[in-house]
Amino acid sequence: METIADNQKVRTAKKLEKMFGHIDYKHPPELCPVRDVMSVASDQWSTLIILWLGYFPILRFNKLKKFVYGISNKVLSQRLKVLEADGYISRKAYAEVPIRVEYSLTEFGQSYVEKLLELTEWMQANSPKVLANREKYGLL
Amino acid sequence: METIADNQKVRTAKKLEKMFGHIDYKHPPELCPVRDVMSVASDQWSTLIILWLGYFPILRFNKLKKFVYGISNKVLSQRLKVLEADGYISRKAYAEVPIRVEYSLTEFGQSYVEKLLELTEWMQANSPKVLANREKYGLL
DNA sequence: TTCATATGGTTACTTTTTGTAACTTACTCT
DNA sequence: AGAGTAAGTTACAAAAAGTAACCATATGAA
Repeated sequence: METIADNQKVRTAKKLEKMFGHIDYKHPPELCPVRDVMSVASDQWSTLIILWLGYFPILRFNKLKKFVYGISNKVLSQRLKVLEADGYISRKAYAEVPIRVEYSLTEFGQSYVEKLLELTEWMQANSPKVLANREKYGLL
Repeated sequence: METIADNQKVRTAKKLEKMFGHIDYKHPPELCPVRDVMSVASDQWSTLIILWLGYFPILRFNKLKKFVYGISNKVLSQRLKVLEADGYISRKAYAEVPIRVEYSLTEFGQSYVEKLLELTEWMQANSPKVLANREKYGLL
C-alpha cells in the first residue's frame, strides 16, 4: 500500500530524473560520472600536482615534491601513478644515471587544469570570507 | 657560496613570486588560500552535500543522506558542522517533536556552488575519457 | 679511500581518518 | 504494547595517510 511518504518519494525520484539524470537518487557511486572524476578532483594532493604541472609544463619528481609543499614521497609516487593511469599526466623516464623522470600534463590533463584554475580563482578571491567565518565561529 | 643549483632556485622562486604569489614555493599550507578553501573542495562528501543543496534549496538531514548516496550518519553530521562553521551552509532547528532541522546554502555557499557546477559539467562531459583511460591501463 | 650528495622512488611502522552498525530521546501512529 | 520517525552519537574495526629510514648507482669532495 502506498503511503504519503511513498508518494513523495516517487514524485521526488521523477523530478530528479528529469532534472539531473546524471546524479540519480539511487545511483551506485561507482557508476556516477561526477563521483568518478571527483576521485581526482576531491583529492588535495592530486589537485595540487595538476595545478603545478599547469604552471610548469615539465616537472621532475623532486621538483614537484618541493612545489607540492608537505607531500611525502610515498603519497606523491602513489598519486602520480594514479594520475598517469587515469590519463591526466604522462611520465617519461630517461636511462641516465641518476635516472631522470619527467612528468607533464596530457592534453586531457591540460583541459582539466583549465577548469581547475577557474575554481582556484574563486578560492583566492573568497578565501578571506572563509577565514572571517572561521574566526566568527571561533575556529581560529 | 652560491652554486648553479642555488641560482636556479632563486630564479625559480622569483619567477614564482611574480607569477603566482598565492602559491608560494615555501608557503606553509595553512597560509595558502587555495589549500584553505580546498579543504572543502577536495572533500568528496562536502562537495556532494553542497551540490545537492544547490539543486534543492532546503534539505533535511535524512533527505540529504539519501541524496548523498553512501554517506554515513557520522560523516554527514561532521561535514555539516564544518560547512556551517565555514559559512557555506546554515542550519535551522525547529523545536518540534520529532525535531526538524533544515539545511540550506548561505549566499557564500550559493556563489561557491555555481563555480562547482561548472566543474561538474566538465566532469560529466569528460567522464568517458577517464573510463577509457582506465580500461587502457587495465584498471577496470 | 671514505664521506656526502643526488635521483626516484620503496618499505615498515605509527597515527589519523573513515566506515559500520548499534543506540539514544521523545513523541506518534497502529 | 510495539513499531516507526527525526537527527544525530558512540564504540569498535578497517582503511588511508604520515614518518622516517633505506635502496642502487654514480659523481664530487676531503
